[in-house]
Amino acid sequence: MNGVPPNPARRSERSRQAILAAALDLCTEKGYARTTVEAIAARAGVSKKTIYRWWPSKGAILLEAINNAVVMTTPFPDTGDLAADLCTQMHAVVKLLTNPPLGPAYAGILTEIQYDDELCRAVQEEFINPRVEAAKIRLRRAREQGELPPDADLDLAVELFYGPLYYRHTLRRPPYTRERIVTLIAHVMRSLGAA
Amino acid sequence: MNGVPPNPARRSERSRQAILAAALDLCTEKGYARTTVEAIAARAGVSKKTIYRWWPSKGAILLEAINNAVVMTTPFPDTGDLAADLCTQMHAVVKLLTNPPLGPAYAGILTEIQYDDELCRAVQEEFINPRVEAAKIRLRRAREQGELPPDADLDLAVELFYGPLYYRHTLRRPPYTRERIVTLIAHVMRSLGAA
Amino acid sequence: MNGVPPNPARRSERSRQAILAAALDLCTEKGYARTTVEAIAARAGVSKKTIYRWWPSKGAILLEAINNAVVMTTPFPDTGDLAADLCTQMHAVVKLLTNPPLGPAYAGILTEIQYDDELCRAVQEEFINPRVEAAKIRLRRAREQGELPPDADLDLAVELFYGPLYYRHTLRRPPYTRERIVTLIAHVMRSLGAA
Amino acid sequence: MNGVPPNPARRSERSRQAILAAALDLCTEKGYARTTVEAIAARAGVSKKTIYRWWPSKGAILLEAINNAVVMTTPFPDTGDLAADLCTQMHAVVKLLTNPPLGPAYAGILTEIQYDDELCRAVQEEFINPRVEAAKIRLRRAREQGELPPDADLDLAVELFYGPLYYRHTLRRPPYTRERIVTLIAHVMRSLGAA
DNA sequence: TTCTAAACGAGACGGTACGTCGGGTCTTATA
DNA sequence: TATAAGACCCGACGTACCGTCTCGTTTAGAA
Repeated sequence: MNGVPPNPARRSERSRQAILAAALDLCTEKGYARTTVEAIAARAGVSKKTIYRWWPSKGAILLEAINNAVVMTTPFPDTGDLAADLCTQMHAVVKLLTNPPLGPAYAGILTEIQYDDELCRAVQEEFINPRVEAAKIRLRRAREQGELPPDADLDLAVELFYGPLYYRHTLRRPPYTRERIVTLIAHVMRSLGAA
Repeated sequence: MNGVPPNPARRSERSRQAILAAALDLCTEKGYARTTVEAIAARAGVSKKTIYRWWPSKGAILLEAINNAVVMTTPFPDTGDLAADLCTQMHAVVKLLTNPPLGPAYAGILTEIQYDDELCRAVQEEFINPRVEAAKIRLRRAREQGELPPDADLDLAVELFYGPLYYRHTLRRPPYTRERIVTLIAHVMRSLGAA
Repeated sequence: MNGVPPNPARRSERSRQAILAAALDLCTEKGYARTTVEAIAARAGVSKKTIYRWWPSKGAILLEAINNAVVMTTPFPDTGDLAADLCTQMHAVVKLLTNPPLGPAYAGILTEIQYDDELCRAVQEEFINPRVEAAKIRLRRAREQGELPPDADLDLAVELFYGPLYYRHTLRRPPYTRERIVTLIAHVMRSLGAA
Repeated sequence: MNGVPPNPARRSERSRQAILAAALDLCTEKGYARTTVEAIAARAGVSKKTIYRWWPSKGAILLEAINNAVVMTTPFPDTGDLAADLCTQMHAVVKLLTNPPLGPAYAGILTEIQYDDELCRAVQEEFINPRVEAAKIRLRRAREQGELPPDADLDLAVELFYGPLYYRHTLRRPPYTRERIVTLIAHVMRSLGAA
């Protein structure tokens, strides 16, 4: 029914890059909702068939574009100062949610996963889970080094740190400033029982 | 250009109710994304023109439908026990984000406001701001009554309480259980310097 | 399954005329095969949906365009001289098969009916049969008036008169000239036993 | 621009036969219009490139398939009885236009030549002209032997014999029966002045 | 008999058009 | 004059084939 899957070995890297770039560009110019597969194909000088051959949806293209662009820029900093490292990382998340060219794309994907289960799974596996894991590893190290008490609830910690950032994004409140992030971190560390 | 605004006095309440009900029904059945104005009109036995006369978009219909359904069911409980009241309220939010018939509609609106500034403004004014205010009023009372220290940062408190709930929703992680909410509340109160 | 049929009373005559004209124009400019529904819609300033609402196929549009253009220009001449009347009529058929703007359209329809049974039925009923009938009526009158013998086979006569015209068209041989038509008519009348 | 022409000596006869067979099969199964080069290649287990290397179009494949299948089965019978020979031959034409596996292919080619001049030329040269010539040769012999008068117009004769057959085909009227062919022949011979 | 240039299968590619869907506007008839 | 009904223009959808173009892999003629 579903046709033979295409052979990745013969894939045109040139087309792939053109598509990812066009998708990000259009997303920045017109916003996620007004970015269409049709326009991506036209901008990339590519046939729609080529897009649908390799990606199931607009969201999947942009997820790959983001992963392609981020390429794990510093998995999670570790300078020995947990609060400082968290601030660095959380500020990066705010920028990811906010700044072009990735902001509109990532924000769009976050809306799409509410409707597209396949994309949701992909986003979890390829984007969210690795970053959550990296954060927990950093927190675990802080716990081992005494920056956090031995019984600190790391899962909750992650949600207390990042929750407010996504809260503001989802409800379209003004994004966290660096100062406010510092305050947030101080509170959460206190909540975890840090000295 | 824009025609004369319609006369609300002559509006058909019968049509209005049918439209709101049809919108919620379809949103529950097919999800927000697959709910179309076309289908709402057909289901409600109403012409598309009638819908566009009174609402600018699908999101606006569903916002009104939600506001119509909630009608401020308990603005914010106040039993004198802040933690218990927060748990009640936060659990209600989890249910709002999760359970039919309002869950799909509210979740859909949260995605729509990323693209629709007019809807965003309406949601802020009619839905979010009053609830945030109510929460802050409750917290302020708790501060006055000594459940929270006099210098507790109430804005941050709200975001620490509700942030994790929206974090889980936006990233489509499993919703908070009541037990987990209790833990969350305890941590946040500690972070605010509660006894 | 098939949706409600549209209401002809509310049909836009303006759109209908624009579509028929655009279809004939394009057929003349690019030929039947390169005339697309897409291009007809664009040329007519009309949405594709409007076309598909009223016609099932490109061929159906052009059939209507032809019927609209011909509007029975002289059903069949009757001057009292059968040979002369046949020559007039047969020459008109040659021109219909040959000359713009109707030639390309009619020729295209003749190919389409080989594959499209619904169109075939429509062409028979709305175009071919009435003309064959008119021819037979004229021949019958000639028989009554003694220009043809009483036992002349009129069905065969029609096919002997018109067959060679369609033979040349189908095999793309040069179209019949008026002189050749005269010769043809003389032979066929002799074959029928005319004086 | 056009690349080097391929070397026929190295051509795969196996592929050629598979392609011709697949083309005829598909034409019989789905009809000419729904027969695609894509499907022929797949059915024949052959790459599209191989097809386009040796044929310019679907019609050219089927023309070759037909010529391959007919291989001049009896150029034109000559039993000494013109009417009988014509009946044999004309009945063969009716079958060619009608019966699988060649009928759909030939009928399809007759539509294609309306749009494809190169194919048209090929069909004339390789198929139509030789058969018309053969018919005229047979008629000329009949004229010499007194079955037809010395001044019989042989070109017209061919068109009177075959025209009605193509007329019925092109307009999709029921094909000529053998009895009707006999009547037709008698009339045409009378029109030519035969005894 | 080995070498090597071709023809080959497979199928990805840029395109064009398909027929369908829904958006938001506009018209007509009804109440 | 607000409605129900729905036709309209528009833009995008995802699919089907087109004809061109690499890819490795046979394979058959010349060395």
